[in-house]
Amino acid sequence: MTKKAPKLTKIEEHNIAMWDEAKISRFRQTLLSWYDDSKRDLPWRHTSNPYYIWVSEIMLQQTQVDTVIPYYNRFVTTLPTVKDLAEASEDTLLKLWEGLGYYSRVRNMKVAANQIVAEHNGIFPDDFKDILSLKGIGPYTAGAVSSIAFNKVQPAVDGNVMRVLSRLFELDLDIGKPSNRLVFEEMIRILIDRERPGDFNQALMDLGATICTPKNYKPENSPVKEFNASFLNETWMKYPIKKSKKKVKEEDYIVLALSNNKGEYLFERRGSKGVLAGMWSFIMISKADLKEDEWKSFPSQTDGLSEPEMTRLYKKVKDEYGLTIELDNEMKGTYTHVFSRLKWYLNIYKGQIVNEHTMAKQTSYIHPDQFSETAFPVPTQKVWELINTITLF
DNA sequence: AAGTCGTGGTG
DNA sequence: TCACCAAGACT
Repeated sequence: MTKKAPKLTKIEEHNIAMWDEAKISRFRQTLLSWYDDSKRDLPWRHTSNPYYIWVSEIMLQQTQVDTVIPYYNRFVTTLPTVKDLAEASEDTLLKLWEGLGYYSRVRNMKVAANQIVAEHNGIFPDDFKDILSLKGIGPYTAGAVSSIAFNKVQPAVDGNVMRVLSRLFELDLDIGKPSNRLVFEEMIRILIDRERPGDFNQALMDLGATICTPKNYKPENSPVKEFNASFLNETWMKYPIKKSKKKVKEEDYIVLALSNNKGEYLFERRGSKGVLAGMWSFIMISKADLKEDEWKSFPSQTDGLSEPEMTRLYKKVKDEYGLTIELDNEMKGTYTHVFSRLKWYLNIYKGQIVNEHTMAKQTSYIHPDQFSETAFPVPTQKVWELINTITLF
């Protein structure tokens, strides 16, 4: 008989010193009583409706609590049920999401709402695998909704939890590496409170957000400092381990705020891929495309346009948009928009549409009176604000 | 697996 | 100013 080698758990693989049952029990009690005393009063903590919990969790992805609160309140008031969400138009949804960023989140929510209507009779599913199969719901959100709304014993490992565990156990694991998330999940499956899994998960996140913070971390203030190996061993400055990110790419654009004789402005719907996919923007022309080949790789950022560049600009607008335009001589101003890994230097011009031929791109004229009915990403809003700024000389 | 996707806040 | 961060998921 050949004996199969016992399969190592990830905790064993990484030589993590997991606590014994008595210590785990004390940790749960200490953490939960701190949570009962000190938890933050948040709108989504006043409900056990899984739909509301779901909305909050999607909004909270990579987004701060203070930013989410007003969006959350408006969203659930406007769309109180899954069915309302499923029946809402994309325009309605994007308007509710306007300025929150990561717009695919709300598009995915609509897909998921349709799944719930089609496959679960409009009732939010309580089975973990069913929840995980919903569009836009990954391992974290499935665990969060399962544990918080349905009291299921499931881990919800986010950035907070990885940071907290890294410090508690002196984990030499890169928390930026996706495959390492499974190690943290395995640890939480052991540590999580069997009676109050949702509160346990939220307690770890509250701890990470308010005390076990990335910066200005003071481990002596932690309610679980006696469990904290990195505090006891004075190695807490090392944790968590995280490799630095890459530099941002920079791009220069000419932005054209073009109006017609009705006072309407021309907008273009961005392509279905890439940054701000499907969102409405003023016409943007890459400045690199206006330069002589040899200068293309040198960003000029906020310089004005030279004569030959201006000539190429007019030709490009005519060729690609079928528009004859007349620009104001002066650049109205500049605006720099910073994304996660991208930086836009926008040179903003105002102009009139003299003649319109064929429109190849997906464009729309919108009157300023109607702006409140359309969802504009922040760069579009900033450009509009800037061209309406009165400049003093 | 590594890139990509927004925005606002902070030291 | 700039780098990093915030309740991640998708490709």
